[in-house]
Amino acid sequence: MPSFQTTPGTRDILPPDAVRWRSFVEEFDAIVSLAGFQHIVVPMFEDLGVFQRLGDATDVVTKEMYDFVDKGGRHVALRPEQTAGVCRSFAQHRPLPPWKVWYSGPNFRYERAQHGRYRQFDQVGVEALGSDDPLLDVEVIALAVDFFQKLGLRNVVLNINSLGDSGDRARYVEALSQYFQARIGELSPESVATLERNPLRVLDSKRDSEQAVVAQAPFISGFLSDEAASHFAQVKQGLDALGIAYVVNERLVRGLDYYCRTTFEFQSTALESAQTAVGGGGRYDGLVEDLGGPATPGIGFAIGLDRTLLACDAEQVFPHPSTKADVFVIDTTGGLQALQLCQQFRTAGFASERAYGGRAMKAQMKAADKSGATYAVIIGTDELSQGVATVKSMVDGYQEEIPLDSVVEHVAAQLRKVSS
RNA sequence: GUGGGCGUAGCUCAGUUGGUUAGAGCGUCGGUUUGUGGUACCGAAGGUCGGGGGUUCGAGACCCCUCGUCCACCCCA
Repeated sequence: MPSFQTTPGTRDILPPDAVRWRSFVEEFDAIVSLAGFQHIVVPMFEDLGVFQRLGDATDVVTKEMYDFVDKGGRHVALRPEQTAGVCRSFAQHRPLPPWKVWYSGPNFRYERAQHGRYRQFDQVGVEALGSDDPLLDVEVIALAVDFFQKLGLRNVVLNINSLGDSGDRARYVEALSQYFQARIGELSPESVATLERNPLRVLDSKRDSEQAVVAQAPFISGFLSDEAASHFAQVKQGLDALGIAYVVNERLVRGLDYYCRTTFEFQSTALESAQTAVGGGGRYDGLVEDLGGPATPGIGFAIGLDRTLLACDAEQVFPHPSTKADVFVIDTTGGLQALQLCQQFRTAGFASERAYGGRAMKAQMKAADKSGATYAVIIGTDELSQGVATVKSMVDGYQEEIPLDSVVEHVAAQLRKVSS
């Protein structure tokens, strides 16, 4: 018999982790819904061209895309992120701006797996299309800040920067290119190659030997147009008004080419691995137009589930939700009593569990203990013949006999008393 | 894609310079007399030592290949 395991870079999210994943998304939903963002579901794969608009100098597009030709001859790709899909959706359906949506779900990038980095990875995120108001940038950033706070994270640092408008950016890239060319001897072969493709990315280098050259490189702030500079100033002003702490990091360029003006990234200082970015985003004012829609400004962010949960683990916050049973039914008469009682408890809205396979009383008690149930309801041959059930508190061990036909009501009343 | 570490029971790991029937802890299941959990004690199940080739009288240990995994670069969430 062949045996199988998950393909590289993918993994099973088992209980109780999957339970925690779901409540993570629920928390996110709760926060962004209050700000008027509505849920959207876009396809997990799209025409390859949709994602190519992310930029031909981005690795996400050029080397990490899961693309294939389907049976109908269409060249499609699994989404590497969801912003492009949302913008395509906007261009296709032309909703009334401002259009504020949120999403969650898996994305796919073909790269070597690492701590906090997988080929299939989940994100939650928002996109707001149709307004270039800098205070919208602030509102969007504030949502992410609120979310991290809600999770209980304290060691998340907000980095912000402005990449300017396309003209500013082009002039800056030119200046950067000239600078690095002049000091090309100090760059690693890898960075020289990166310089060819996208000079901005050289700023991202983590190689120690290059830190000096990178540190002395020209700054973007010197190239911003008056409009872009003013926009950035208003964003900072808005953040200040909300009391949100941030660090202006002019080396923050981010990997997707479509970003302009405001860009930001959340770094967890609690994580020690290489992947410390738990979330990030920015403006992409030209993207909708690139996808065939009307010229529409947009801003959004994405937060990585895995990394953020790793940060939660590191800070010991956002614990796994409880999955305890309320009541455990022990039946040594064959199982029919447990079958019926569990059903009745569930109908009444209480989590009820039981053992299967006619196991010994002691084994069933152990199972009851492990289930975390507050009460055990025991039905043996004695109880059955007398028409009663033994109700035992798993907390203090106290037990009493209750008529079988009122046992659900009795235990339900006790449980309500405990929870109130 | 490049480089490095690691692959032994469900999990975490031992396994001495290659030498008989591969071990422990945890977990699981059962038991410690009559129908009662958390503790303790006893016992059991569970592994073709990632896979394939090679060296050897003999390989879990050594060599090669391969797959997987982890970490770093890269990239990004």
